[in-house]
Amino acid sequence: MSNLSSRIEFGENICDVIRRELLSGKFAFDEPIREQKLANRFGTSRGPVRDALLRLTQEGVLVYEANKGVRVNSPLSDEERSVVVEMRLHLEKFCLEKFLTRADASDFDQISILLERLSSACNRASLPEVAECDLALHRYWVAQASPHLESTWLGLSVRMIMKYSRLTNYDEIEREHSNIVQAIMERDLRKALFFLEANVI
Amino acid sequence: MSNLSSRIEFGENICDVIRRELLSGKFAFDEPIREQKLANRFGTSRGPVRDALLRLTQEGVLVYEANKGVRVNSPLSDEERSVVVEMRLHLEKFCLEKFLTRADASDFDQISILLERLSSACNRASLPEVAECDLALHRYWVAQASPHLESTWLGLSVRMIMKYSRLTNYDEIEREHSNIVQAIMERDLRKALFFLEANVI
DNA sequence: GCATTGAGGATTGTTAACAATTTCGTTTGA
DNA sequence: TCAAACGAAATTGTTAACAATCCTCAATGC
Repeated sequence: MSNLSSRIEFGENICDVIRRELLSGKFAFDEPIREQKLANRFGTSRGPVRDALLRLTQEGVLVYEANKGVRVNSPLSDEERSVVVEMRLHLEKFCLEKFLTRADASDFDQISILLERLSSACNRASLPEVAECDLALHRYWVAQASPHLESTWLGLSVRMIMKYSRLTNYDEIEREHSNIVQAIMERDLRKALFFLEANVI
Repeated sequence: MSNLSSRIEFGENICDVIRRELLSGKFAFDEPIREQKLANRFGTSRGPVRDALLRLTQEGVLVYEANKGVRVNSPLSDEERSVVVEMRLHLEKFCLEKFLTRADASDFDQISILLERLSSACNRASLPEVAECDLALHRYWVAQASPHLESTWLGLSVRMIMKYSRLTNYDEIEREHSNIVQAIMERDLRKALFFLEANVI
């Protein structure tokens, strides 16, 4: 499920690794990112690296400048961020409702696994992993409900997380997601949307 | 102003040309798109063409499948489309408000030119040009108000237009945009938002 | 007759080399 | 001393060739 695009099939590793590192604050804002360096690191040529960087540029994580390459994008203003949050919420609530009515046992298995992975990352207090597992869980219902809008959702979510990483209170994160998942399993739409709103901020 | 990304600097031509043709319905849904063919047509190698195709994939116009290349994406469902419309409106209203308070004389010149171009396209009843000029006008205030969110906006708008091209009643399009621009010039936010809502549907 | 196999051609995926541009330190000149 | 010009190194942009994969269609076996 949820193949975004082929280039991504093989670019997925590179793209996801870089994204995770960006989200976990490994690079400073405006820091330039060199293609050859990454190519060496991933053991490929510059081509696939360029693909990944172009993709991340489209997501808004990086910024391209002609003949100068990419650098880490500057953070959103508070106003911009709140617009992004509202757009993401609007989209994700739509997806969650759709998912909740259609989800079957195997979907419940999947989100249980993803929730478990998130809990584990929280216990290890590993910021990059928490960020990734958080996104992966939300992404599951978005992808199931509307593959068409998955990449739109991803772009919004990544950009949203970049600014404040509120991802420090691991217990709270774990609890919030546990609540959402539980509401889904009970097929309680009202509760699910309520907990989602509390989480996406 | 408004450089989205470098790859786009030189990919811009290819990317924009293909997008316009997609929006004007030159290709059928699910129709595969061949890299070599486009490379020959644009007089480049496959590299830049792949860049453009990847970009359009991220916009949601095309879909990649591993080792099979891209094809035209299937249209959004009515529900999905209405979610996209609401997201775009939310974003564009934010930008329009910001733009309206900051715009100076040169901005007014610019949107006048863009409006004039749109009118001209409407008079010639040229669907591809109308679609492009329509987007270009809206894009101007979005880019001025929030370069960060320009690519998000573009993705939503393109995907929105793809489904119904309501772009047949050229007089109406011309009038709607004339109203918006006039309201902007008068710095009448309420009116501007009203006409925008009437237009983005 | 019909499914399976396999060869070939077409297409995408990847690479390394080359071209163009930028960057940065040094020299040059006033 | 300072600014402009120059050039070498670093980096991105582009290309063509090669590798891997997929698709078509005819041959094969049942």
